[in-house]
Amino acid sequence: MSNFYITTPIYYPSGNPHIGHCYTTTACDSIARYRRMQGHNVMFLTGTDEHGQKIEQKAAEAGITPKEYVDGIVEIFKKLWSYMNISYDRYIRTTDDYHIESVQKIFKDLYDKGYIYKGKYVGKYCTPCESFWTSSQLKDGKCPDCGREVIDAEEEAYFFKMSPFADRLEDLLLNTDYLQPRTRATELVNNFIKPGLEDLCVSRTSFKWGIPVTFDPNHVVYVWIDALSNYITALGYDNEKYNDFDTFWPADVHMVAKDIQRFHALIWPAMLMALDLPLPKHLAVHGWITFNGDKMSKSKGNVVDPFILGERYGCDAIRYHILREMALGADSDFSNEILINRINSDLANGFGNLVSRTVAMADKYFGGTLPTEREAAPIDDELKSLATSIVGKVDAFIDNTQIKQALETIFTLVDRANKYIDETEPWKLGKDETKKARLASVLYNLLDAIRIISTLLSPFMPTTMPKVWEQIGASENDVTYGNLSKFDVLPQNVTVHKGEILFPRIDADKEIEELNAILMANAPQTEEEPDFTPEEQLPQIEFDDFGKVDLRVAKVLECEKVKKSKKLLRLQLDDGMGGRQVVSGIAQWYAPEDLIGKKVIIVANLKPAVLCGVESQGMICAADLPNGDVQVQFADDKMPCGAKLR
RNA sequence: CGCGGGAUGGAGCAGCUCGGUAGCUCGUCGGGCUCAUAACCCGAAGGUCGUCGGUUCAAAUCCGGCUCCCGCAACCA
Repeated sequence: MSNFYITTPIYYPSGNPHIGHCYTTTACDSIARYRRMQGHNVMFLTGTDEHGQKIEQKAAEAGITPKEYVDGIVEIFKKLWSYMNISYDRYIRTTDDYHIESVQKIFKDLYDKGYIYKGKYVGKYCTPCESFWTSSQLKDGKCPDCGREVIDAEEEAYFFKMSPFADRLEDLLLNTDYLQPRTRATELVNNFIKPGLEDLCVSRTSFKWGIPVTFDPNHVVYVWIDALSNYITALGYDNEKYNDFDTFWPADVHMVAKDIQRFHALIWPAMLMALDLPLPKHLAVHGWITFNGDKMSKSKGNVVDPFILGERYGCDAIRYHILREMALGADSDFSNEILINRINSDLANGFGNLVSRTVAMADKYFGGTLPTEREAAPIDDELKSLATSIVGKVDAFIDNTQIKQALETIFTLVDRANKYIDETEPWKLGKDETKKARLASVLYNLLDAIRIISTLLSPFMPTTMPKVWEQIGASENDVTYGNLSKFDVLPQNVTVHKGEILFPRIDADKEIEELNAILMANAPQTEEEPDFTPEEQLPQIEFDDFGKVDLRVAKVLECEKVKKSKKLLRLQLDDGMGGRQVVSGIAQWYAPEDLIGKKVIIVANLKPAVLCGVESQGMICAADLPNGDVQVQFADDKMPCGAKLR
């Protein structure tokens, strides 16, 4: 029996879990269950990453301690995992004592080895944002977050040396199968390794909610070393709580979404290299679940609530849908239509109906228990050979973390079995007393095929498959991995039990309407940000200071997107003073034709800057909306171009 | 010329490494069947495989130019 270690990322509990968290966790759960079924000794780890400034702030807003805050959210995560029938073996919280102890040792160890050194975060500090920026991060010398002035400042900080590992990292990404899929390997190498890896800031003094650095208590360990090392501390690395490190490390699969690929592809291996530990075997990267083509975000109100969906269709239907829809690497679109179509066509019409009609016939023609007389026919062989050969194909897909393909493969047997019913026409056999033996053979073959299908599906839909086994009269000993390559496993005189409908067919139109209504109703609640706190007022200024700002009315004459930029629009303005060109980062919110002909307020005497190679002579006044959107302040059309505001 | 991926019947995808009848799922239409969750089975329509050019007896598949999309990086004055 070999060991198998699989992990999800540890999630950041700054808000409630959503369908995206569900995907990674469900995918890992399915693989973990499949491996267990195969007989592996499995360790499946998930958890939460509970430190950091954002948690500290959220807790402060709620008037509770950070620990109290994360305790509450962690409870919701765990409730969801129990609801989704997630079989994790261990749940790590970065606030657990043993993890804290290990991280402190790891930090010290890296320091002693010379990979961590104390340095200065030289940089620019934006007081309102309480953030440090490197000069390369600044936008034209100002804070990239808020655009305000920054001051020279230095913060003491510890750094982790990345550069010693550049060559090994490049090799890992380009010449091994560490990254799955490999498509973004060159991208990572070109963007981060080739320009030279920057040392990583691994401590902070600007907030307190973190693991203290033992030998320098002003510092707390910043996210990287704290969060990433969970994969080994949870096994007992550098702590006494567990003792599984030698058994399970290196990990077989770390599964992550593409937004944190970078950290798992570069920083984590570098840390392990520095610690002189073996590297994980695979990093499986999947895309995002988009909603009707849009990235999910709370402000858009399109966050899919797994609890609501699970309640309506059952957690296995949700599990099946996200696993079946998502290909490794690519994004997959989620919409109510796609979900319902999938449930109806695959689960209700395909598999559920197959079970239902088979069991119903056994019940109708034989009172539930098959007689043992048999009469085989050549047509049976095709079904049997497909049924017994399918496990090999599924194994291969699971080895490569290709869950979607694995499910597709299993469903080829569902289709074949449905076709077999048409070919053998058991309802005709049932009317002919001399064909009972043949009928028994047909139904038995169907039941045994369903036995194979349901066993193969059980890692993916662990809640429903036991119900299937009950219906087809399969015992625990029948539905083993070893029996997947055999036929004639169920007892010849098997007894079926008609049961509830496994996956009820959904009335698509009606359901979509209701779901949309729920989504609407939830939107205001989900939008946790209506408690819009306006930005803090800036320090008072003198009238003279205000007088330095030259605000003018200007009319947009031309407008076009700046090539190769996502956010920038280039506007040609009539400012009443000969015209000028301004670049503005509003392309996400305004199409060029929305602006042409409109009058806007500009800051006319702002020092010109070059953005994406285009010169901008001023800026357009716009308001930041609570949901992160931006709205341009249009001026009354009657105002003449060039008019000065004061 | 920052880096990478992609463009295939109405939708979503496979095929492209190793050139040779363009395949799958859903949808549409027609037929069959009636055991079953108005489910199942069969058949049909529908594609000049983004565009232009090249190599070849032969290109979705190889080579080059172009257009458009999507990621990453950058960028929100």
